[in-house]
Amino acid sequence: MADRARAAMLTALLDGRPLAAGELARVAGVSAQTASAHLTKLREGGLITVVKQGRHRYFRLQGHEVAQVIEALTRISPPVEVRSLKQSRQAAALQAARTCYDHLAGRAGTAFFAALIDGGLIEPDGREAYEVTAKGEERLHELEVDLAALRAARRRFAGHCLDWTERRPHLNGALGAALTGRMIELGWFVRGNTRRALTLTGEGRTGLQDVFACVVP
Amino acid sequence: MADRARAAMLTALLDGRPLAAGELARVAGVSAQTASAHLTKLREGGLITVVKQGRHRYFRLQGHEVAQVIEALTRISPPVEVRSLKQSRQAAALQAARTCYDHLAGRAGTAFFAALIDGGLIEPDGREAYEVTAKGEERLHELEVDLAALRAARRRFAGHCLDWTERRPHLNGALGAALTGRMIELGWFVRGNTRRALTLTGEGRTGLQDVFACVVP
DNA sequence: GTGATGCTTCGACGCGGGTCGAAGCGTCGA
DNA sequence: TCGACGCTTCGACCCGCGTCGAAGCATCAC
Repeated sequence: MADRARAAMLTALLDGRPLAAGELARVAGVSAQTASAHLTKLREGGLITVVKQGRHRYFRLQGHEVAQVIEALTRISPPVEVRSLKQSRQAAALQAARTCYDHLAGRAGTAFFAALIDGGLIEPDGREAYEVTAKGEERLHELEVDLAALRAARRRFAGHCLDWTERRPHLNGALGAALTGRMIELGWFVRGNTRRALTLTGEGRTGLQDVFACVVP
Repeated sequence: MADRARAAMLTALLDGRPLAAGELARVAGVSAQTASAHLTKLREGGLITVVKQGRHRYFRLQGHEVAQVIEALTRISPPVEVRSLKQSRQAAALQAARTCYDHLAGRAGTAFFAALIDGGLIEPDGREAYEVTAKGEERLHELEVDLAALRAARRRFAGHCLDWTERRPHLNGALGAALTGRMIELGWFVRGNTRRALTLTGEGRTGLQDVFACVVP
């Protein structure tokens, strides 16, 4: 993971969406051959998996544990110096709302998580995980989130991970991913042109306020 | 962190105790000159700090965030293949009880944490941290743990980190470190000859049972 | 003072690995 | 069937960096 190109690839994969080899070569700024070599190494190291689809090969992170390592590394890495106005805007957008692997993060993510706790919709079970309360069941049913299916999934139901910009936790796990997906479906968030970036829409702001009593700063 | 020698050094520092440059050279299996070069790099990278003491230079991890990265990396690293009976015994000992940076981990660590939660001595505040309950205040006072001093410390009071052998959380932060230190003082645990290893004593077993209703498997 | 110890700096060596050009292989569309 | 496209494999280059010997600089013991 210590190589510049590989680090760029892993960061690009951090939002959970699978990317093709060519795309990864582009974000890493290396040739296709070089990228192929790097991807082989990452795959042998168990950091990424690959699925063939036609003449494309799509790569994604092996699991949330890998994502956690990358987030943890980001936390202790020296901040990227901002060079241009565009970079500055991008950084600000990412700080406001973004995906972390496949769930909501940034200011919106931590605010949403705090609202879920404060509103008594989920509660910690003392074992690093969270459970949905009766009140939460009801509220999420309104949002057409299928909790039974999420619980049946092999994946961890709900946990949190520390947000590297906000230094506060946000929701992850199957529940975090499902809620994030649903909110995007509802048009509460739209994906930005920058990778991982999300933008909170007007409907999203009122929706979060009405349904979750969540005010995003 | 990707270099073998540096990784060995960082792992050796994971129990929080500062080590001298020569000691680190020994655990990494390199010469003093090479170790010096590595330590310079780690220092420039902000991963470790150094304090001079006479003709010795003691190194320690920069903070708990660095320790978290190392633990996270350990979690996704391929398990070290066991070669000898000695290694196997060491691994078993570490799995039973060890220090993680400066607090209790392993089976004993996760059992202790669960007992604190189940006994209502601490409770999560929903923000990734924990507070001591009134009942907990009382119990810890009996153990002569100075909570006021811990709260005054600049360090985070109490949190958890995921145990990489047990896959369950254990207590960290100022409270985790203080409790661990106190239990060692009381002779509940003794430091093993292997780095980071702790051994649960007979008094420790009864003490944990009596004071915390904690049964270590 | 003198010598020993702990650590760093300097210099030189050599290997590992990241890099890309060229070629090969499978897939898709016409 | 043919060419375009996406990706991998092979081969060669070469820079970077981990390594240690030798020397230098502190500190400690006597």
